[in-house]
Amino acid sequence: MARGKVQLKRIENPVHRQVTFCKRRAGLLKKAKELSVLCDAEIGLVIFSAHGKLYELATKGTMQGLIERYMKFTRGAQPEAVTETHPLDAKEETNVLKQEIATLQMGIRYLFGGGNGTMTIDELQAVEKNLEIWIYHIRSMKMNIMLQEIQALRDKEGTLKAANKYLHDKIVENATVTNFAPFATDTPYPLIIHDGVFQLY
Amino acid sequence: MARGKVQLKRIENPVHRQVTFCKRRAGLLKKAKELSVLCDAEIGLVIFSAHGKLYELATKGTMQGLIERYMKFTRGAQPEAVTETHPLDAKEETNVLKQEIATLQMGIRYLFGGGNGTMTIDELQAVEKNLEIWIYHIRSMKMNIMLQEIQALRDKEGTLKAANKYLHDKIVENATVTNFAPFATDTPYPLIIHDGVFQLY
DNA sequence: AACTATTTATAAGA
DNA sequence: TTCTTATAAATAGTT
Repeated sequence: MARGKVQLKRIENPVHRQVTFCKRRAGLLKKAKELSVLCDAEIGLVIFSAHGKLYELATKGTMQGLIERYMKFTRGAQPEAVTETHPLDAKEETNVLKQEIATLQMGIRYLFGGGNGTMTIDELQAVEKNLEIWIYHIRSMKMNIMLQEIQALRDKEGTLKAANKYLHDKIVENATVTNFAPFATDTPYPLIIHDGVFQLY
Repeated sequence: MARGKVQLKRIENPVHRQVTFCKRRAGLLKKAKELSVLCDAEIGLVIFSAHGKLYELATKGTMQGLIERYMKFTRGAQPEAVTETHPLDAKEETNVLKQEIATLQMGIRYLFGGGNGTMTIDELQAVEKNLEIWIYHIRSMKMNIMLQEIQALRDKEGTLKAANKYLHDKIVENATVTNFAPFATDTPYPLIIHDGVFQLY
């Protein structure tokens, strides 16, 4: 838009393309923010660069919330199942890690940063947002590990309950034959706990 | 941007606001398309007007596909995962967490957006620090609750193991007296699991 | 919706 | 990247 009209086609020169991407991305994000403020609109903007890096903007709340609002508008039920049943493949995992590393580096640059006063308010805002995301990711990783442990313990509990029931049945069976009282009254363990060892289901 | 600078605040006059929304929305969509074509980027843009009308743009494929791609990038931290695998008290906790995050984001927006450029770097640093501490506390609360649950499940596991041992001993005792084989060979449950049901400690 | 006077955005160069 | 600057585009206010 300056010093030459722009052709509406892919810029073949990679350097020019990268520079233009940088500039126009900034411009687009700025315009989106302005529209949101001036006209009281809720705007979500997602940009994946050709190399797969993500840039995003969500005015008024989170991108999650916006996506949910969008989903409600377009349909009632949605193919959540598709994304949920597909585990992350190695490539995506790598991208996620790269993103986190980039975020980390940005945070470090800020903390030890070369420049009091060299960072603009916008840059600080970006760092602020990235910090939030970073902490969020760390927490998520820990939570996932803990959720896995909880699930494993629940599985184990189920197996133990089943084993208990089996043993209990055996005792009752033997007791019927031998006419022995299978249980002492001073049972050292609480055979009924919480939702009940023998009250299955 | 013509015949008068624009103030970065909501346009109060509804007519002006509507006209500006129309014009700028068209401009934003055009810019987004251009960026996508020129720089080979995948872009999604969602605009909800103040009155709730939806305008959208998805370059390269559908909005659905873009949302899924976005999800994969940001996944790992879905609160939904918590509620799905752990529908009990975690749901309540997740709501609390969401509320606190929302409050946090509101505070950030106020601090950065409300004080237009009047904040110093030092003030921003203070905000940054406070944010970190706040998020840390929220994470800690969540983790503590999960740790409690893990401990509770471990306790339950221990009790079940002890109960199993007691039942097992009873069967052996009865078998000795009656000379009946206490266990069938086609035991339906794995009586030795993982670290062993009867191999206590 | 059109029409401009201006402001903004940005392509090219450094 | 970042800055500068000439110019193309976008658009605020008006008709």
